[in-house]
Amino acid sequence: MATKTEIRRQELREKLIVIAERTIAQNGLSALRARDLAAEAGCAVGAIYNVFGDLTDLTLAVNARTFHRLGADVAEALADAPGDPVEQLVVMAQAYHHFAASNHLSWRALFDVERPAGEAAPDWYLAEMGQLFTYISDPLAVIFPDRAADEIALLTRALFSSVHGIVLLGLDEASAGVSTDNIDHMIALVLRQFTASPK
Amino acid sequence: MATKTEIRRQELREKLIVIAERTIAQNGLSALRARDLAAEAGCAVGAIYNVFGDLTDLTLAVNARTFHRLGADVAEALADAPGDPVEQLVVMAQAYHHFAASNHLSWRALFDVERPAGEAAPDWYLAEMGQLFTYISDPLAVIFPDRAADEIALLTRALFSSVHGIVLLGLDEASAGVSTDNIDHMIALVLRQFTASPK
DNA sequence: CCCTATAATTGAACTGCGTTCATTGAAGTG
DNA sequence: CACTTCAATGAACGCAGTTCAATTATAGGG
Repeated sequence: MATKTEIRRQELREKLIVIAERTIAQNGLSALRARDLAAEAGCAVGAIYNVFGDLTDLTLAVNARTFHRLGADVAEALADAPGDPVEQLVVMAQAYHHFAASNHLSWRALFDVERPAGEAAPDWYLAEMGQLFTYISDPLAVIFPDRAADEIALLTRALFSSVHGIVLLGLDEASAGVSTDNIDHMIALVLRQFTASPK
Repeated sequence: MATKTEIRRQELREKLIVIAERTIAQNGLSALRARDLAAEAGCAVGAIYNVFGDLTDLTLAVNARTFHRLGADVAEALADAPGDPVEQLVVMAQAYHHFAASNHLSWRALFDVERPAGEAAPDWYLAEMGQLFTYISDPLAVIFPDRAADEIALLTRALFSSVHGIVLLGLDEASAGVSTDNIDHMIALVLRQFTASPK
């Protein structure tokens, strides 16, 4: 069997992911170039294509790791959070914000990667997203005990999207003028106000 | 005085914007190619660069029009809306959603255009954005009469960002499974809940 | 009206990119 | 060791945006 080859490929694969991860984190997705990658990894450009279908596949591998780190950060924040479900939501949302701020270019790459139109998202993406959604829907179910599961699901998506929008536009320097503190304020404002008067 | 030349340039400029607008609307920003543009406009590729600095400049010209149409749609919805400020917010947000859904690729181009890092957004962008923000802050000031102007400004930005996030992720087919109706529901849910218990 | 200086237009050529594939070289087998 | 098979290589390809030397048009003065 091809053990020798398999091992070499696995090592190259890992090395490429690490290099790409660093490149994206430091200079953004647009700085990812096949020739630079090959030069730094000490391999031929063609070797990249023995291990990944194309550069988008490599980017997706990096994104899987980024998304996993993001999920871990949110989970850790939740673990350290008080028992109050509203506070749990605020703490998690701010953890999301802080991850995005501290890993801006890597976080952007999650959404900027070229996705073939009409193709489903990869499994790991859906799984990781589902985990995040669970973190949100659990406190929500406590806050709104009378709502049906499908309503909770809609609330969950709405709140996640809202926080994502606040972070996205807040970190976008083009529209400028939003400080980190203000972003945290906006998040807390929306979540507290949203969960204020359960009916 | 270069009248003949000026007129010709102005006509070419207009023609290129119209072609680019249609190309982006039909096939997305990534389908915008200098050679295709020149072929369709009946000019040399170099002529594009006599009239626009580069393709990004042309895209920005298209985006200015898209943003203006968006603003007009929201304004029209507001004009037809009832007097209740909460309903005004809902109607405007849903108008934003419907514009994004009906002009998906043009709307995406507003955010997907390559922006040189650390450079301020163009004036027309800030002006149009300011107008949208005014549409939101006016009803908010009625709903929360006791809040200071800077608090209203933060609320305005928070609500705009939230609605934007809901529309952005809702229209993104990769994360799939959100119908137009559900997006409208989420928008109404967030806005109504947010404005439910002024304290 | 023509001639010339100046300016605008042109499109072939340049650059930089992702990707491919004929060639070269290594690995495994009898 | 010979031979077959499969992997690695990097020069070459295709396709973009952009440039600039050569060409063509414009405008003003004789």
